[in-house]
Amino acid sequence: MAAIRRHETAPLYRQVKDHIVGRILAGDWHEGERLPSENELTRALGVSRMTAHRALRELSVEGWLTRVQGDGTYVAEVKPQSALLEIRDIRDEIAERGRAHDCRVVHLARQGATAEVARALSLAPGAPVLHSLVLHREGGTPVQVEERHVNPAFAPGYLDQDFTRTTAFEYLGGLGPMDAAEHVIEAELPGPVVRELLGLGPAEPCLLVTRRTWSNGLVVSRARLSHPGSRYRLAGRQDYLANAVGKGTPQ
Amino acid sequence: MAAIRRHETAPLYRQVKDHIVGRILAGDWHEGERLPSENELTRALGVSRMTAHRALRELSVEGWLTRVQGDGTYVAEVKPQSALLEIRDIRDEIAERGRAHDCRVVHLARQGATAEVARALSLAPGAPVLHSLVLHREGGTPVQVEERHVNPAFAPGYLDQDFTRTTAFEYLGGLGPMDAAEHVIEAELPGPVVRELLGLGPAEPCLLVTRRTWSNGLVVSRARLSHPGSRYRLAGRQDYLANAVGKGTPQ
DNA sequence: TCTCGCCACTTGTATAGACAACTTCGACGG
DNA sequence: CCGTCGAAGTTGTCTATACAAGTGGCGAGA
Repeated sequence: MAAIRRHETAPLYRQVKDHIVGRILAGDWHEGERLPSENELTRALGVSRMTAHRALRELSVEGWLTRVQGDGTYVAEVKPQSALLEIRDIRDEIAERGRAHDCRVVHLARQGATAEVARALSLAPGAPVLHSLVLHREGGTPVQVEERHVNPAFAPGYLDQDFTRTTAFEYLGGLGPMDAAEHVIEAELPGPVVRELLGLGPAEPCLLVTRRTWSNGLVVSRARLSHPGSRYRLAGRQDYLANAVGKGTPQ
Repeated sequence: MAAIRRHETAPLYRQVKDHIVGRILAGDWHEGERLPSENELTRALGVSRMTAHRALRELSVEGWLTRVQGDGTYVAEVKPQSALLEIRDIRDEIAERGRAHDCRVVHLARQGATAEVARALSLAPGAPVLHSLVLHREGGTPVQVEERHVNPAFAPGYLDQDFTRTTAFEYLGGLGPMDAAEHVIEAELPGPVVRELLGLGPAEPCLLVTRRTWSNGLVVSRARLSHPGSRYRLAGRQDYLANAVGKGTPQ
């Protein structure tokens, strides 16, 4: 086993974690198999035991490993997981309903991150971010305002795209695999810009889905998707195998 | 600040964590307030800096604290939120946030199914259904109106329960395993009853989650869960791949 | 053969010390 | 007045060391 490359910018314990996960994914270590002990890893990777220990402990918390005091460290059994929210291209959804999709790019520019955007993207306040505001219509009626702040480190060419032809979803997805997503759903009364774009009345509520996506540990973008609340719904159905999902019994 | 009692069986870093959470819950430290630095905690609690650091780091991952390198440690803002499409007992969610839960049964009766309810439960229009309307509060402020139509074929004793002691979730879950759930999420302006129960203004939107659950092919119940949209959020994060876990900061 | 105790090895925790990275703020000089 | 620099303080990481706690196996003795 080669020593961990120390010139990386990432902290050492993170490199150790990536190394171990990499070997599991590569098939070097199989489910249930015993890993080298902390002392062996320490020698093999050229790090201190505390560093190896932190990496192993976090991987254990994250479900990759199972550790037994006095015994050893094992590759955890994969747990059955069910999809919660499926991420889909709005154009595909509309096409599936047999309607015509078109969209209008309202705004597209490089901006300095506000404090809130910076926090969402894990960037420094004022750091440059790429901003887009697009209105999607289905059969002529507005169904979604898509506001997006994109991390330029991930998609430097974002502003050069023609989003009337390629959706941002499609473009970003083509740049690299997304490995995590976070969804927050809120109801709100939209601001004047969104209200005007969606053609809403002054007291008509709006369904706001805020989605952040990660690729390789980097926050790729934060999308704020506003839908007219009374005309749009998010729906999903999950089928449970026995008690596979969650600890609690469904409501 | 008294020194941590070292004779406890629990590990020291855990005692430090408990101590800090305890002080937050006790109101010694408020949301957004700055905590003593690691060095101060080290001196005050009589532990090493690494131990204090581990406690603070884990509390940060768990969402209790926000840490800014070079600046300090702050008590995180808690916004009531429930897991997205994960079915959980609202009482557990509130308890996890360290808040007090109480509820009020507004209505509880047998009714004839309206056309819409009958369709939702796959019953004949006019067939008897069991109806409940419960207001849930978190630390005294209303967070959810739970309206439920229950299939009497599944839970004939539903009306005899004391829902201030046992949640409907708990009771129905104990009757049999749920094997499917459907969620529909909408934003809406609530009707007068819900508005009054939640204490909302006339133009304040509402997050409406409609959930149907099945057991053994039978529709068990339809729940309509109304949350104040501006004060409540549904959130969830999925990890799709290996390296995803880590850098992303939970809100 | 069975049991007990010991030993080697593993993971878990705690500490002290060091340096890196970052923020804030005030002093200084233009 | 403004910008720059640096000092002080904060969190983040890494190391070396030590001991505690738990597991498994081996051997001595009943």
